[in-house]
Amino acid sequence: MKRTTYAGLIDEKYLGQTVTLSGWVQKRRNFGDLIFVDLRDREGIVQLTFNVTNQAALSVAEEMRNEFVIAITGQVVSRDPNQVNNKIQSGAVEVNVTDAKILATSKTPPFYIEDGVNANEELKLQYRYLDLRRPEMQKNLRVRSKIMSSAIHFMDQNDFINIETPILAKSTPEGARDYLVPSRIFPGSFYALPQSPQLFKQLLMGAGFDRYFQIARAFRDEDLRGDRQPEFTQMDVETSFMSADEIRGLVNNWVKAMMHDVVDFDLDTATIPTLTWQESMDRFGTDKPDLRIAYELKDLSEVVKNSEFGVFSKAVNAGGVVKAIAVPGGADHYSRKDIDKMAQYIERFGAKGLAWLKVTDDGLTGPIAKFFPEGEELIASSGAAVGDLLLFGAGRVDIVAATLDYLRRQTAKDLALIDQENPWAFAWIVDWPLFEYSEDFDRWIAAHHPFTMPNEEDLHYLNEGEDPHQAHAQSYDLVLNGYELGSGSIRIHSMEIQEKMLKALGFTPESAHEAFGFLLDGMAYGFPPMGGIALGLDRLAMLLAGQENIREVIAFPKNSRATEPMTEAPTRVDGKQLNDLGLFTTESK
RNA sequence: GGUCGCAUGGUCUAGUUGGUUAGGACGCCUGCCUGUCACGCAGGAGAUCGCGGGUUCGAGCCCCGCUGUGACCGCCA
Repeated sequence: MKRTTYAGLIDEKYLGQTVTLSGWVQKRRNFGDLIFVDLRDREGIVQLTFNVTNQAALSVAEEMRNEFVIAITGQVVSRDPNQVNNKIQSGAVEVNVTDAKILATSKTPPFYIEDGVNANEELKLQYRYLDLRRPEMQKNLRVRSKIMSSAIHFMDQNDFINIETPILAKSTPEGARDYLVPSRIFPGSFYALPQSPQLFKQLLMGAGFDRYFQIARAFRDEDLRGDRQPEFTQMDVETSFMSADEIRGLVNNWVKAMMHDVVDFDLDTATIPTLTWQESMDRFGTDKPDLRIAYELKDLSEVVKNSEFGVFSKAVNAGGVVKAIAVPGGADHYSRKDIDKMAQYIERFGAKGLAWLKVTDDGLTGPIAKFFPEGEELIASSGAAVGDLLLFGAGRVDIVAATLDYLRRQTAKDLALIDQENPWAFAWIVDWPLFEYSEDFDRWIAAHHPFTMPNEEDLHYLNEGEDPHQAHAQSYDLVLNGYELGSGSIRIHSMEIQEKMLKALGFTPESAHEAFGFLLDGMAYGFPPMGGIALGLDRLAMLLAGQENIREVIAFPKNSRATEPMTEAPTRVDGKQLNDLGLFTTESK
């Protein structure tokens, strides 16, 4: 029995035809001398009917159970109008089976194979091959596949050259923790899995390829999140002789093509706003703002710095800020108890409490309303309207930002204030700080990476005695709906600037050479101006598939503890393997 | 590294003030059924209540520790 088409494709076009189908039993409904079987394959479901006119097939159907693999031959017939099932694509027809065969039996699956299944995550990952049978997961991975083919097509059309770079690479300082691979031939030495192909792609520009593209796997040994896995896929691009503006234009075209190919959306790239990093932090409290939410953070420091409410006045006088969001319609939606819960939640950001006011017809109400008898200025400055809930953050700038960013996103979710008219809110965030201070290392570290080109006018900040905090970079992030989709920059292509940069980061000439000597050596041989970007394929696929966790678009993901419940990786290895590698572990078990 | 939550038949869950025959739904098995599509009807099997310790006459429930797991903070150039 050779399959002639997919079950999910059967519809009126096939009426009267004899078809052979293969797939899984989704559901059997047994009426004795009449049995219905829903047959599922990757394209969908079609109903099979078995009855006494084909006793042999009926007998086979009696043996069928959920998730058995079967092959059938039968005739596509129309259903009575009152028996049409509008829930499935093929619902107007069904297949009268004349011949049936069970190709594989199945144990009862640990969870039912259907969308919206409510099994716990661990179980679904342990039986990932069953979870992946769900139509939703099939769709998710096909979205991902489409993104890849769209990207490859676009890059090919734009004369990019697809080049692979090593997975067994060199450990470099800076950045995330490396995954290490021990060398057998050099005991005690290690390869590192790349955190990104960053240095290789710069060297490819040095080699003159001019336009490089790769769908590359990257590895970072850091703790996981819903949008973060230890290995992830980057759509990695690097170009020579292009300005930051030109690169963003290229990415705009790329993303436009992708949105068209994958979700059939006509993206008007002219409407994508470009914000400076500072502006984004000021207005949204984050470097990856969700622009589908209309309300923003308003700085009220000046309005409240002399107020009777000590929390506010002290915060401003101590060099902090007081900011607020006006949540439209929040006054009626949130109870005192809800707000207490929010206040407790934001403690994790370092907030000490949550001041709030409700804007009513009679002015401001709430526990701190008495401090603001003349509320007009507060209302005007915060942009609040009657019915709004004002939520305040007071204190250190970074804590206020993190708190109000969270509250803005959470309240928008609670009140359905995420703009559905504008489902894909892209934004460019530019002009990033070049450095940030690391408490851990007690020194300045690269905010993006050590190869990011400073703004021309900021080059002097690399000199000793200057304030590195002032320097900004020629870097840019692409943001979509509150997620960082990709990050890129113009790179340093002159050895002099690169050496200065490394010095500012605390490298000595010797340590710099040990870590990045191959790059510095290369720059001595004429490297072109270059820049690029890497877009996170997993996050993009997650968003385009309408999912909230990156696991949903990865076939075999790790759980939040970076283990893989199906294969149980990572596992202990045989002592001989360790011996070969010259390793021993401190674990005694 | 830290914070908070969760763990009860195959699955999802209820379980009150500590005393229950540990309840339900789905699934599974058997039988009946020719128009179902969340089929129906009748019957049945299926639980060391995550693990270890403690309190108590008595623990699914209270306490401590552990394990697993989810979210978040730190971390993620």
